[in-house]
Amino acid sequence: MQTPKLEDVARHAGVSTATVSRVLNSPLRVSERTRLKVEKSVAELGYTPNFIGRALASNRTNTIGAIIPTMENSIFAHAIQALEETLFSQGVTLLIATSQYSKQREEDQLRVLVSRGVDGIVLVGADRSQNIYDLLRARAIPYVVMWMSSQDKQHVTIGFNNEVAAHSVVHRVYDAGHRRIAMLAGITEGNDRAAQRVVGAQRACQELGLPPLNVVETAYTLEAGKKAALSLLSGPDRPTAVICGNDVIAAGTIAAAAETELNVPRDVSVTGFDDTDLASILSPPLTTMRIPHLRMGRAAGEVVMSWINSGERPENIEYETKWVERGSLAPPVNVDTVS
Amino acid sequence: MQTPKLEDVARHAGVSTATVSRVLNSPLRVSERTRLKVEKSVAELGYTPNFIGRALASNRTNTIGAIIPTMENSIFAHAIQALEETLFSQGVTLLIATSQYSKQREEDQLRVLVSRGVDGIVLVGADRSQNIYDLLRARAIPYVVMWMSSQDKQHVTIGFNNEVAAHSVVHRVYDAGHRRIAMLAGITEGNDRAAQRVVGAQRACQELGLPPLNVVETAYTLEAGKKAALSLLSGPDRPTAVICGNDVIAAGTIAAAAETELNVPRDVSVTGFDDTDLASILSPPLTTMRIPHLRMGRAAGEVVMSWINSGERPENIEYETKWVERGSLAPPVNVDTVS
DNA sequence: TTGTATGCGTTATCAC
DNA sequence: GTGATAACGCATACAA
Repeated sequence: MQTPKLEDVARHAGVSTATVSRVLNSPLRVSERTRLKVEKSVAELGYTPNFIGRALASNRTNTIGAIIPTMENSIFAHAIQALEETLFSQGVTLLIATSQYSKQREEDQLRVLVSRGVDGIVLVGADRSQNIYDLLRARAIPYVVMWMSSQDKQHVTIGFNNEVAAHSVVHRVYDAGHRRIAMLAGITEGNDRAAQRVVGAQRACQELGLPPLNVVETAYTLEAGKKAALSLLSGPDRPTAVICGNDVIAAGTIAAAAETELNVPRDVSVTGFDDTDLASILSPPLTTMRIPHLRMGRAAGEVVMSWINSGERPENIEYETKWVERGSLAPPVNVDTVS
Repeated sequence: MQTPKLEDVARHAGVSTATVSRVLNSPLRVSERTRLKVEKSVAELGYTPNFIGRALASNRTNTIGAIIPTMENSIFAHAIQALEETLFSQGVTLLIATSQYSKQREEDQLRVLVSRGVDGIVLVGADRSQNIYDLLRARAIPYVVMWMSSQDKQHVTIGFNNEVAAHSVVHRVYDAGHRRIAMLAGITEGNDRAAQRVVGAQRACQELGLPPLNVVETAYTLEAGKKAALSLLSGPDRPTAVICGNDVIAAGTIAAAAETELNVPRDVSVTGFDDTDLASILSPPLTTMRIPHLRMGRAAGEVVMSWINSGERPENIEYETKWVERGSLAPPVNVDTVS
């Protein structure tokens, strides 16, 4: 017998398959005596329940699906790790998929997850095709949205206010004395977090009486960030401070500055967003906005599981972000353009 | 009808469920006319095959499982991403699990993967309980081992020679003029890659007539690496060069040097291992040994799939590593201890 | 080429 | 408290 099945255990223990199943799933509904008998057989045969059979019969997979943009950004890798830990401790498996920041790819991945019968889903951001939400609703699959917050109850969100956070960054930079500020944002198409950060930053500029921010969008990669920063720093009217959409772009900007022989923060200040491991390692260490990535990962797991288990739609959770000063932001040397 | 099933499609198209199944799985064995008819019904009903039912009937899950130590090290995150891409293009789903460098945890995770019926498995390194290999063999599950190479045919390995690579690092450092060298290795318990690197480094020292390397083991994290480096750099007989087990430890070492007011590479040289994104961003940029992480990820996917599809055990693959000079390694200022 | 019927491993609804 | 037995959704051997 290659792989013992329920039937083998039942025969070995001299009971029915139903009883074995009960011992495994609701041991309370079986007599002490038979329970021990069955457990002994299970051990002796080295029986392991077959996930597929169980899933088909119970319509439950003990699996949660998650779709993140990419694992190449450590902020997501860490959040996913926290999510996985949380689920693992509840005996639930996490199925991870990546969208590569592509709406189409995300939709494909979601269909895969759904067809695999995941019990719940964790997503990042809310900017996606209505099809997806229709599908989720039709199948009654609980899902939560990380990385953003919202007032309305359209989705269960677990995250922080990107707009407020970016707004705050501009104020910090302004308070440091900067007036000629540029922003290296992530690609906003299909990325509401990036878009909200731009909105928040622009709003702050307006409030502060600054001219509209020069916003350059770039992919969330080191190389792309560096390239964008190079053109920004070598162009006319060089900004005294560059606000970056995340730490990776900020790292690219610092690299670009080094290449252009500009000193950070003396010649140009740089701020990040996320507070990844990178931030403290960069030279100079990065002043950045810390986001609660581990808390989001853990909470997403707890919330989606409680939804599944209780059937009650959970409340939204909003976390604060935290400004972390390190050294890449300093007053500009020549405050020559106070408008 | 919440979720259409095969039967619904069959009824809608006026054929049997067997025919619908054939259209989906072997369209060549069905007439053009009925095929089109069925495909139309599939589209109209928005039918998606139920993975669970399919898996139970076919004993195939189109799923590959992978267990990596952690996703928090970008080298694994990137490799896994490459693996996932490769599998995705073949319509195969990747189930990712992490062991946190724990043998027990890895064994647990493996049982989960097996019970979920994965068609194949991708592992990192070969140092694990024999139980695991027995289980895999008993179930006849193809598996490949990444991140190492081997002459024998005990496992299908896809990787590089850790010992040779570390051996080479020592030679490079020696050639730069260093004689007082220390090594900050990863924890070797349960990690054969880390252990092999130590062996290779020690062998090189012996060959070169150097005293046995002062090897300090540390967890593969920034903080742990920094802490270990601090004690190493502040102790007596400070080494002129520190060889690190990976780039993360090297980053910690550079941070420790900065804290100790030691200049890298003038006061102390530092080398890494992996060549992650980190390497080029550090200050100074890290001289390190590049490993073929993306190629390993891609190859692992291709090899395990070809094994599954063809039934033929594939050959081992060995890649070269590449020495990347950046700036953290330089001749020592005072060659005062040539033994 | 197509249909019928059976089985995949488990859970769950009944009776007993 | 326990045992038959019918699902669960699909693939496939066998018949036609």
